[in-house]
Amino acid sequence: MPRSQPRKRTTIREVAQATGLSPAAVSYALRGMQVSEETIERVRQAAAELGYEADPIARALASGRTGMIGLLCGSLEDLWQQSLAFGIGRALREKDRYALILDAAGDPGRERTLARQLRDQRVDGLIVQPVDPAAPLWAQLAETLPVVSIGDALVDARTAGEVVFDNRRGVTLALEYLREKGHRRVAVLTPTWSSTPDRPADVHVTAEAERLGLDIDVVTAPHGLAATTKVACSLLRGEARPSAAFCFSDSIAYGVYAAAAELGLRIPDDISVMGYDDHPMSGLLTPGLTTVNWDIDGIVRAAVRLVVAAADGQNRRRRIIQAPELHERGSVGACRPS
Amino acid sequence: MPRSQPRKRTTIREVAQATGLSPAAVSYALRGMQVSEETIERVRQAAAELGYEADPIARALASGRTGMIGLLCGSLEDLWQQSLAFGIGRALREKDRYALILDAAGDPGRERTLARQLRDQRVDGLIVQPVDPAAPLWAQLAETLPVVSIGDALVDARTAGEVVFDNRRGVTLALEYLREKGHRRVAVLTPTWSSTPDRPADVHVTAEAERLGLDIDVVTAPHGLAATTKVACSLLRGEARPSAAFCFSDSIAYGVYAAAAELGLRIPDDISVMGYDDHPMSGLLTPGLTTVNWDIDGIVRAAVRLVVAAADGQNRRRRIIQAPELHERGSVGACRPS
DNA sequence: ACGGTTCACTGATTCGCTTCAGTGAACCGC
DNA sequence: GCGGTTCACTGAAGCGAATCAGTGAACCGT
Repeated sequence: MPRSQPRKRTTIREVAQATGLSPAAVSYALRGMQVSEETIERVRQAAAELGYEADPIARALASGRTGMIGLLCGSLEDLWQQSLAFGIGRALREKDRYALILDAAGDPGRERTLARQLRDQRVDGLIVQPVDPAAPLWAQLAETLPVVSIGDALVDARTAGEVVFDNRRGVTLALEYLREKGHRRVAVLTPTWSSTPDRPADVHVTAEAERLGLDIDVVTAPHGLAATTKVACSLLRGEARPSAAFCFSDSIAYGVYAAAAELGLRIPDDISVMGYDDHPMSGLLTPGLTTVNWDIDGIVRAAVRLVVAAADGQNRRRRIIQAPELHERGSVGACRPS
Repeated sequence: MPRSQPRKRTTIREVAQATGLSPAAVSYALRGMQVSEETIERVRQAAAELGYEADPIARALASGRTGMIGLLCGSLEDLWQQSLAFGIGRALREKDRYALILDAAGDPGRERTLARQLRDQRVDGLIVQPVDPAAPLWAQLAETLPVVSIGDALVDARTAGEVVFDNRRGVTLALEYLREKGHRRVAVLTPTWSSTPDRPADVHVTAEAERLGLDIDVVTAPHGLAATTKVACSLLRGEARPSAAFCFSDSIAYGVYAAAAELGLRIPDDISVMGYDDHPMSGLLTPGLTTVNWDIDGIVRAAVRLVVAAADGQNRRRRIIQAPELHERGSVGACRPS
């Protein structure tokens, strides 16, 4: 393989030559350290004239820093997580940092690989929405890299911050509401990738269902609207159709809407649907999706603030708990005796 | 600033020492070049034992290659583009490559900056959905880097491939359909960022409208559902409400749906809505959004195939034209005399 | 048995920047 | 006017790989 391109970028050496300084001085000057104001100005000018821009790769190799923040998503197949990722990207941009977005696609193994990869890319910080919060890797990573988790807290890791979803509360909110509306038999649709052993949210469902005397039936829903729709169809077509479906993400609920439409079932008359997340589109459906709302803007801001602060060397190490709210719209009706 | 972390990664030198070879030999062996099978195996083993993994940054500096593909999106605020970006990310992953996703947010200036940044990051290829296809930068970039454009073709650039949307056809399809349904006065909602001088799609709208004898009223819609809704509201509340709204992306159409709901207007009875893109959610709305459909999977596959092939050194240089189809659902009705 | 290949591998250099350990001059108080 | 600081800057040594130009040995046909 030939040396890829005859790179003709101007280097720091040329700027040094043009200004009659040493490369080291130029390096310092461009970062505004240890040199006189006058020299800084002179170097800036020369750099601009020569069209010099520091090579990020060389810089990363020498300094171990890149200015980038890694974002490791649980599963970008989920629309809400897409929004989250996009929001974080934008928030970082406003802080003059860039996000390196990777998608674990719900696979704990891939998550580990990608996390290491991000570390090797010398990201200055890592925001992760962990698929497997209990992986020992996190503790190890957090030793040398500011890590901020979103969703679940990382087990035994000295993170730089945590934006924790109070899933217990969210589940309680949802199930109590269904219970109030008279539902007893409810299907719980949970994403495939939550197959991680004792995922906290799932545990809460079981516990709460028991407490409330609900008869639940857990179904895992695969990725993608089409696939979810298929699963939802077979669920709704089954002989013992539940009166309500509690979907562990709005994306999944959309699949239930599609299935209902396909089967000619009316929401909420024939089947009540409850979401989880509150994606912007949920309010546009007919009927609007009743769902558990998380303050996505707040989450984005908190995570970005924590990771950037840590990357800049401050250590706050804060745990921010997100409290959910029930966003009642029209997709859950009173349970009618069939 | 202290040297960030006491990096304790194992280097190629240690592997060399462990095997009694030179670092160069190890480097070759790990890439399966110029060395005996036996040595390769020996090196692999030693590397595994020492937990050695090549440092991507050092590798990038030395070789000018990273294995990453840059993805420069026009505006990730748009849901369809989010889907596109996600799809490309996944497709690349399946080819053992990673996407470095950046968002121009509709700003031509930012687009240029980010494109350069991507080049400096040594991406092996670049997929861009250009905000400003006529920027001279593209030609320059394409000289040394495989560039694939999605949407509009880059002007005067020797790209590695182009996935061009036949927007002329798409616009014709949409406007002819509206015309057939009897609409004469239609509002055209176009994203703010299409303010690039003579954006092709906009030109087509004007031309087609004239040809069809439509009385159009072009309104620019800002980013985000909330903002779009506001604009749509004032449009629909205006005294001379058009009978139909042609939205230049499904995301914008969602804003019109929200506005209609807010104002108590029925779709399509009081206002017909036409989208452009066909986002997965469009079929779930009530009524379903009639829209212009692009084969998003096909686009993703084509773009990825082209850029990966080019990054691997083949040169295909193909222009793939995407033909749209009208996806008729229920959001456009016959125009009733008011 | 001899020049010519091929093969497997090595040493040195390079990529472009950061950073450490100085170095000399100016400046300080006394 | 003499030690001690501070200031502005320099030279050289990395960072961790890839790559180029060899180098000796084995192998080749004749």
